[in-house]
Amino acid sequence: MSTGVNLKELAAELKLSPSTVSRALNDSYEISEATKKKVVSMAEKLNYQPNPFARSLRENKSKTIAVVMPERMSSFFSKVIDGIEEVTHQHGYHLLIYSTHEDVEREKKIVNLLMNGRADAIVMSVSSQTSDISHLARLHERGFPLIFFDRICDNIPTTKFITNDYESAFEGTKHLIQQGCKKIAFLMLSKELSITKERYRGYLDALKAAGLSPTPSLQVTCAHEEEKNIEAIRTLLLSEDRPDGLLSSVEKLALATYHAVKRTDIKIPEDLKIISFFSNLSIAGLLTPALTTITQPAFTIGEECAKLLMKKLTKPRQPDLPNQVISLPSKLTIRSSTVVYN
Amino acid sequence: MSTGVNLKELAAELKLSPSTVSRALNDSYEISEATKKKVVSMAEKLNYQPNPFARSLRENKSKTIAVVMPERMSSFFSKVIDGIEEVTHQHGYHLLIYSTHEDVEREKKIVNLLMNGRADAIVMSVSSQTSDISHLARLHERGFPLIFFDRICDNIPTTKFITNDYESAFEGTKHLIQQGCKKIAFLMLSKELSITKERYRGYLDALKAAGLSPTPSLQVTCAHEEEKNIEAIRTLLLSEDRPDGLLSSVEKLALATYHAVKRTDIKIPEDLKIISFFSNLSIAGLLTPALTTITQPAFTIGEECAKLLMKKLTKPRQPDLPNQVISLPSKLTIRSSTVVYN
DNA sequence: TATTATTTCGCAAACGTTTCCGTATTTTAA
DNA sequence: TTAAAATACGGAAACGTTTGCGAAATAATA
Repeated sequence: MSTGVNLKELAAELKLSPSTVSRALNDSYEISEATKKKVVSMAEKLNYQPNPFARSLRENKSKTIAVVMPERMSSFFSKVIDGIEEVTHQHGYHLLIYSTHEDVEREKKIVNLLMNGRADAIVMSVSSQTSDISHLARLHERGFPLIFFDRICDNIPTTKFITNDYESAFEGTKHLIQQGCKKIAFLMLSKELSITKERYRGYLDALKAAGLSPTPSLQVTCAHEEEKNIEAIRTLLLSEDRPDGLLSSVEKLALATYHAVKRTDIKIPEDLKIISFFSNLSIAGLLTPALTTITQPAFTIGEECAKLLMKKLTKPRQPDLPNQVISLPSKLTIRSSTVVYN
Repeated sequence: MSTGVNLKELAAELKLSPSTVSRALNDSYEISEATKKKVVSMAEKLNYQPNPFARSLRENKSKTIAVVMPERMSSFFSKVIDGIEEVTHQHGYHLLIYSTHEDVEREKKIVNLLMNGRADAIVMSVSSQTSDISHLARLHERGFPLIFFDRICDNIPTTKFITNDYESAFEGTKHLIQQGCKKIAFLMLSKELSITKERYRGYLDALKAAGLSPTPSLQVTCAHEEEKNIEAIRTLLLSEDRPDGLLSSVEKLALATYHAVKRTDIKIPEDLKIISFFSNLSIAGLLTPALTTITQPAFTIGEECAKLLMKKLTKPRQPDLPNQVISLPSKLTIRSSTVVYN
């Protein structure tokens, strides 16, 4: 790999010192317009590309931000990253992306690797296994810019972007009740997760508001393997106390539910009404019947995360990331999975 | 951001020189076991993390590889990256990920940014707009390790990983013909793309082998916006010369086709049989009717790309990446969208 | 015992930037 | 006309590693 010309060679070609050339390229006021022109044109001619590591070493910043998320095969996370990239790209920042595969050990390993300054900031969504947050707390205590989205860590005082999980789950459950459901199941990934806590709370409160009492057997915690989830849901659907409505707190459990239903003779929405947090709108409309969804503004969440970080990282003296939870509203879209047409 | 201890401070704490400490941590033979122990334990105690930029600057490598792909919201690309990450992670490599959004200008910009050595290698799948490949050729001529997958550049002499596109399309088309289709449509993204060329060739040859002649109006090139694609496909389906079978060369056009069908009273598979290159198996089974798919070994493709790169980058004196096309077989899975049960 | 090898470590250069200084030249003010 | 100030640039240090080279100290050989 021939690394092209460096600053010294460029300077020699111009019969100038490296410092002058550096300043000229960085548009310093100390350099005359005449030499700036000459330097810039010669730099273009020789296709000079500054070495990013020399620069990072000197300036102690990498123009890189790291994104840590639990899984890649998810329209929600894909859209969030698209949103992040949209704004970081405009600022010339690069994106290091890591998937923890819902494995907290892997998450710890990644976070520890990131402590050496390879990235200027981390934006993350924790794994469903994450209960011990010491690795994240340490990072934050060191002053490392860290922000959360969706699956947040409440105990770490920094900025978090979420959706109105409680309200959305409340409204979704209320919608099921209005459609006549009496026994509503709740599907979740892990009770540790901030999003399941909030969504669960919304679910319970909606039940209570309607005078319905929650049934423990209808609240099922799922695992990572799809096939296991499908079978677990299937046994739920065929159980003594089978539900007539179902709220899934994440996208992939809604898909698992559709798979489970296919293995029974249950009819949606007649026998079972389904609603889910779901980001892949195109797919939602193609399911049979079309799925009623609570859609998070994934792209916007990514954008907002990145905007905040860019402000923090590119402006001279910025305060720490404020300890606040910013909630962007989700949108309930009613489709055929929850309404029976006569 | 307090950057922790550096080598010099660690050495001072140990009353050793930085060079000795560096060698001890890198397990050099010149250092006694006794001091190695001491150094390592002190390094752990002080949580020493080597500065990656200093190291990169000195060693002229970044332990980072860049992945450039056309879109993120795609189960195929997500799985490829999962495969890449799986092996690079084991070697301590990091992943910079870029989406071109099918925009060749953006692709050029990204590639040019990458020329400065920020990554040790690039693995990419070109955008559907890419016809001028000078930016990629320049990169390769400089000796920069570059490999392609799926959407490859034939003219650039390096290693490319693909699936048996021709054979798969041939088999898929043949399957449609066997199911009684006479007028088979072909959906593609761009005629420039290596994958559409190969798949189109397989499609044509299968037609020819069955004595069917291709109809130009049945071969539609789609764009980037989903809604436009849906309408284009819908007019195709309602046209004078409407198809009775359809082969989609990419996943998202199959989904668009299902959307288009929903806007007509066409019945799948009775009126129209559909088959598609498709990576999201879970979804394929949930579509109504379930979609017959040609599934590429996405994860394996990613793994193979990364294995080759790791070999090239971690072993001392490796030859250039050989100019060859490595083909991994796709798998045809027949589902309800192509067979009529009586 | 004298010489040579071997082991173990330190000094200093190098990677390619940016920036703190210093300085020569020109311009402005007194 | 002279002193002060502004302009334009160069020298060298610094960022934190790795590594070539030299040099003690110890061990092995003659």
